[in-house]
Amino acid sequence: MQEIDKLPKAYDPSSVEEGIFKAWEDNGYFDPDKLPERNLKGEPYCIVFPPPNRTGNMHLGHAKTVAIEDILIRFHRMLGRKTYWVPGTDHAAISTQVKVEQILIKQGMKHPRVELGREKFLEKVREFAQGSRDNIVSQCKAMGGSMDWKREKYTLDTERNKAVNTVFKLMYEDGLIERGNRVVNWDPQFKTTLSDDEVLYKEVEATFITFTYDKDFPIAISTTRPETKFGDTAVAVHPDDERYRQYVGKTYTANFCGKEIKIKVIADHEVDPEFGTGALGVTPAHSMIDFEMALRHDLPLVQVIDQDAHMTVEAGADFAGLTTVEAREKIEKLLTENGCLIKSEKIKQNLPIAERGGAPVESIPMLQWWVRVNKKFKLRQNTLGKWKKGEEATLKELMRHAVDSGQTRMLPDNFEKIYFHWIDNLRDWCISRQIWFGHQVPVWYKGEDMKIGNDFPGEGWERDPDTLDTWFSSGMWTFSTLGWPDAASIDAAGNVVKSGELGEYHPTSVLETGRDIIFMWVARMILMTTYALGEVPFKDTYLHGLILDEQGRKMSKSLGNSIEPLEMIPKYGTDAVRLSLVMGSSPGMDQKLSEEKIKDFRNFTNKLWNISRFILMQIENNPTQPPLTVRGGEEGSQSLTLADRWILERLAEVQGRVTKLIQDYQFSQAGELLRDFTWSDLADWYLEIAKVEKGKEAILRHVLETIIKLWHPFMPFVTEYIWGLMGNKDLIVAEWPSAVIPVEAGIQSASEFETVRTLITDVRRLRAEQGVEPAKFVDVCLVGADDHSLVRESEMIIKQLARLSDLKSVETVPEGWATAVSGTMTLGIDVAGTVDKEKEKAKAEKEIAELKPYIESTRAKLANQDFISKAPEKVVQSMKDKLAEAEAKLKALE
RNA sequence: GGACGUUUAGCUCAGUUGGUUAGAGCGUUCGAUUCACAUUCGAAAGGUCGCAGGUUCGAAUCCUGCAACGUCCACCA
Repeated sequence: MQEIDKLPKAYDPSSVEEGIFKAWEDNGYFDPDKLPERNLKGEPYCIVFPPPNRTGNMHLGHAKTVAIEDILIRFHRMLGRKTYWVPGTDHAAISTQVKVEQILIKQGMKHPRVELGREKFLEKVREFAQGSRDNIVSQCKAMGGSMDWKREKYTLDTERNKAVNTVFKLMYEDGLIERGNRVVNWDPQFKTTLSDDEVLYKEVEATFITFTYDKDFPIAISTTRPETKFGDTAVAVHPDDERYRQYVGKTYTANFCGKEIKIKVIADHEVDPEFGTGALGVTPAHSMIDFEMALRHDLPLVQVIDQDAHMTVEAGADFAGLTTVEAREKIEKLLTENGCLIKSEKIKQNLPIAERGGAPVESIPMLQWWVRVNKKFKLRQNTLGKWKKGEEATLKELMRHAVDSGQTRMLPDNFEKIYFHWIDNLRDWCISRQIWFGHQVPVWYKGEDMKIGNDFPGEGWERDPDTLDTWFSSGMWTFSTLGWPDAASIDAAGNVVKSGELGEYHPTSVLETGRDIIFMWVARMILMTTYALGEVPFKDTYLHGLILDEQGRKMSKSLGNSIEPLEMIPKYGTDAVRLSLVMGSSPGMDQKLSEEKIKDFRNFTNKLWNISRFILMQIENNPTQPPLTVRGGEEGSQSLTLADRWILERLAEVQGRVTKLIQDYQFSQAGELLRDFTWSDLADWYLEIAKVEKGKEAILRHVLETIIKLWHPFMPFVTEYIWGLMGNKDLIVAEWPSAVIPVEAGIQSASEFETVRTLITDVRRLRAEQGVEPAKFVDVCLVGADDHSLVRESEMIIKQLARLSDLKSVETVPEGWATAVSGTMTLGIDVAGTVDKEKEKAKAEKEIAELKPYIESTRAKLANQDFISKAPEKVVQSMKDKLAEAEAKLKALE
């Protein structure tokens, strides 16, 4: 043991954290296969770490993920389970590529991709991604994350590529992946398609015009985007709309701003007759809705906007080459001149923009790869306990059943509704992207021929230049990291046979991530996993909220309101940062965070440090104390005072409840409970008593060891450090305290101690408020005090009381007094002589005024037969007790 | 337009299947201070639990309606 006196008065995290982390790592405790024997035999517990994007640094969201998952991992490790926390990073395709492009442009390049070419450009991206990866790893370590980076995975490494190509091929063979010419979300800035989830909407003011294509066209339509109208091939009206019934089925040729267009009038239920003129110009090439309508009515596609957001030749010679905005202005002018413009108004419109970059997203038709979510396919294996091999289902049905059946549980559970709602609205998923950084589509073309696979098939074959949506690969994360596809096969009965890590850890125990990526990632993982393995990827889904600044805004670089975890750690210590991210937040709820809050938890860390320092000093001063093997009341046992019993009972209660709360993912409540016990019960009460009642070293040690264990998942560094100072080793793999108190039967109810606490509080208050010096104690006794040991204890407590309240004289009970006066007595103090009568009276009157209505209403209630007959016994009894208490108090006051 | 949340002390938030005088931390005010810790200790003040109904012996908690705020989805052409 170190020399306790020489330990600093304030805990200094920066001097110890690195060394502690290194020791854990060197001892292999992050590696599931190097854990102690009891863990190796324990039930596997697995979490895949949501791989941070390789786009720079970790932010608070990641830090929160690390904090929460590390609590879970450390907790289960201490429980004796075989814990595997799978670490990794995400290539984040478009985000990373865009980031690198921006950097290169800043460095002076005009068109980095054109100037460098695919391979050289990718080289730059990889270099950047590697740097980001190194940052992320060291930041996860700084946060105390106990994952084994030797087992690191990457969404873009060889093994993950194999998984991606395998799923792609299987899905293609099952008809779930197809290449099709459909309307896509097109980002003209980065020249790539986007999935529906990568499109955001911004409210802008737009000009909404009502017009006819030309003078002779019989139906007026409305739009905010007249430039797309060159691509109109139909006008749609509601089938029941009397106004237009006569036109339905007819085809017109119109001259729209100098370009001849053919318009068929169709009837479709999708049209809202109340909106605008009740007639809709159908532009199949530049609207998802119109595209679907065109499929139903077999309408032709005319593309008038190209991939640079310029007008094509289809828009006529006068318009070809103009930007959409230029074309729009020109058309408005022409329509006005021609007298075709009927109305022009300003409306609020939701403009689709790209999640990255923010450029307006165009809808244009393109030949792309799609995952079909509504297509029935033949299952390759028994799935989710519902479908047998060979039966048919859709991906949507699989996704729904995974959660519906409870095989994956969502926390908080209202996210299940959100999830189902999303599934119901889900459309086919466009998975190909025109960017370079990512998994290249594993398809080769030679004329009309096509081959699926990663390897070059030979002379004349050319590979699809596109890459896959980053979520296509991250959707496989739970099983691609555990050895799939090699570790799985399907037996004759249609069951999936898993081996190796896949067999041991899949389905994983819990997925913990930010609630903002439930669709992007959580849902995609369920899709991929139920398809590929016929089982769910994880049993529980815990979604945490976003971290906001003090004013409730999202933290962002541009607002300059973000708190960097890496700046906070050296300032306040990792433990404080972790606590601030976990405490005061409940599942799924957003959380406001300020530096002030982190500071408060630094103070608590220091409190725990000083509690430990004090206890260590006690132990050091009296090292020969026997260990705590107390059997209350037994021969030769160490006698327990009331305070001892009280603290041990509280401790037992706390450890039981904390365990339950962590199991229920109620981390904040677990932490609050522990903090309350540590600060109020232990530091403010028990340690004060221990200063006068000597010989408590065994109990102090036991209590400290227990709370250090309970705190370890939350604050791993300070606890491990204290653990070491106590002469122990490797708290990280210590056994989680069981809820059984080491002191067996014989502990009588410690509620007497509560009486003593109340008394001490009263004395303090009297002194503080009125300057009263209680003259002496009289009538000392404890409820049911009919044995000598309790009398002795009460004497100890009185001494403590005297010390705490600086009493001038103390009269202790004479030996045998309590037993002589049998029965129930009260513990009280005599303050006669020094009381300020007026103040005392006013106070008493106030209290009486509060008590009286309570007593009255309670009496009335207890007199009510209806209440008595229907309320549970327990409630009635507790009311009676409280009433009696209040009545006694009232009597005393009067 | 649809869905999902939130509304509790000055601020940030707990409140576990409805249980009887509603809790914590911070802040405020007052007081303490050699004795583990000023990154400390004690005490006080502060709430008709968003509003209106309903169910119940009993409601912050369940139901209905309303309001404010927030998030997500759809995209109105």
